[in-house]
Amino acid sequence: MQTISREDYLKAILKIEEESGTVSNQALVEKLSTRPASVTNMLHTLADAGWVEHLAYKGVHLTQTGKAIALSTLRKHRLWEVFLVEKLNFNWDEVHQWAEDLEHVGDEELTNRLDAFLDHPAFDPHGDPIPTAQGQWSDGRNLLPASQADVGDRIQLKGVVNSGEAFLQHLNRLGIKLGLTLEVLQALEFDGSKTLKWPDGTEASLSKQTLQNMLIERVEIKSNKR
Amino acid sequence: MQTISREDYLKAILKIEEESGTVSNQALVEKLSTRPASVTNMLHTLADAGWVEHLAYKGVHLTQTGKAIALSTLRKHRLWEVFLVEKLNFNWDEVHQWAEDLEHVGDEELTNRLDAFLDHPAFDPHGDPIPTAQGQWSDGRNLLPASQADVGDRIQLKGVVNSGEAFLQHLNRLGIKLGLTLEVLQALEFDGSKTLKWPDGTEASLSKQTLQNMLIERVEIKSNKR
DNA sequence: GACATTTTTTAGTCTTGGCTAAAAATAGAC
DNA sequence: GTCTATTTTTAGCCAAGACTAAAAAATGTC
Repeated sequence: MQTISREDYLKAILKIEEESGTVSNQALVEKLSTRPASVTNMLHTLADAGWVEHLAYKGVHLTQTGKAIALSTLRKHRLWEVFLVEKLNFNWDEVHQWAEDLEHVGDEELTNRLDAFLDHPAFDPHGDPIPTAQGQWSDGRNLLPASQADVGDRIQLKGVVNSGEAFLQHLNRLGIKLGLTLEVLQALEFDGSKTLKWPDGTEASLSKQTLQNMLIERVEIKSNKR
Repeated sequence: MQTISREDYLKAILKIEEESGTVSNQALVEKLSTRPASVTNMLHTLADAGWVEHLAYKGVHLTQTGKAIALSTLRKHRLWEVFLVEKLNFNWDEVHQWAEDLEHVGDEELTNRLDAFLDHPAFDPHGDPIPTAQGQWSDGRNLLPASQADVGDRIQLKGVVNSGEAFLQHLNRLGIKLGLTLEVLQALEFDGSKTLKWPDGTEASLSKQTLQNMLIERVEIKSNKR
């Protein structure tokens, strides 16, 4: 049985809290692919540890301590992902599971040394911001989903909404990776798809679904648009 | 409760098998600081997995599979130790416990990439040989304990018998690390201690105990001795 | 070769996190 | 506001690896 650590629960609660404000057991069941009873159980454990406040039937939220632990774990996870991609040459779709294990190894000291060794990266291989040792993680950037880009824009991929293996591999097959700049040639109103042009001149059409999961920055906005 | 993994048991069995041929439960109890009942329990588990052959009251030994897993785990452990020392700048006395955790992360692929990243090191930070991906670990060297060095020898530290934290820190305080070359100035018959000379000219006397735990190579043998 | 000592095993529990099934509480529909 | 559907909790159990205490086997001594 693959067990889910207390820290994994904290990370999940943190993410759900950010996405949707309120954290239901159901949401945790889905995010962690587990069972309702397991969630209730773990929430008791976390509450006993003082890491969350839990009101039965009313949801859960992180305490200061809980949030600090969640951010620290996220920091470790993302730093290890950088290590795996930058140093061991894994692809961005291959690193999540190993990082899930690595994040439970080492203390703050080890993490800070890893951070220094990696030259204090600000973002992980999926473009997600890496919290600092002080638990700050303001993502200064203002990214938008590629689905909101206009015809004529030149856009650069800076992150993904969904960093599941399947989606990342889909991007791999399309030759899309972080930092790639694309030009929006055409937008189809009826299905939300867009035709994009690669730096090498090839063109392809991406579905609305795919575009919504790509977080981009506009690098150049077509001049005749405001 | 700090739990000992199946792989940790295999590593311990491997080491005891090499040191003393036959592996008693008692030896495992000591090596792993656990209880007799826990050992018996685990040996059943390992036997069921086909990793050891266990005859009640008669001792245990590794199967082919068990030995391969033990060597693979040892390889991971030692490679991670190299990483922690070479890349994250930890001291040799600080890395064992983290490596104990890291060795359980990743598969053969990850290990091989780590190996390549580290430039295929042959020895870990304590001078212990690192098994290859094929499970070979012939230590070509013929090291001897410093207690056997003669007056006039110039000796180079290549390994340690005991890589416990306390002993390594003792060596740290003496300014002794792997690769250091020392000259044997004097040997006291009655307590086995020796006076050694550092490259910087300072001298100090080491106890028999300490010398026995230092594995050295003679780099120059005093000419007037055979 | 009998007796005492040491080693190993058995029996029975604990802990953490997981599960299913059923009960209880909440929320949604009319 | 009652009734149904959904969500959450409770109750009871599983599995791994650990532990203690007691029984059984092996070893060593004379």
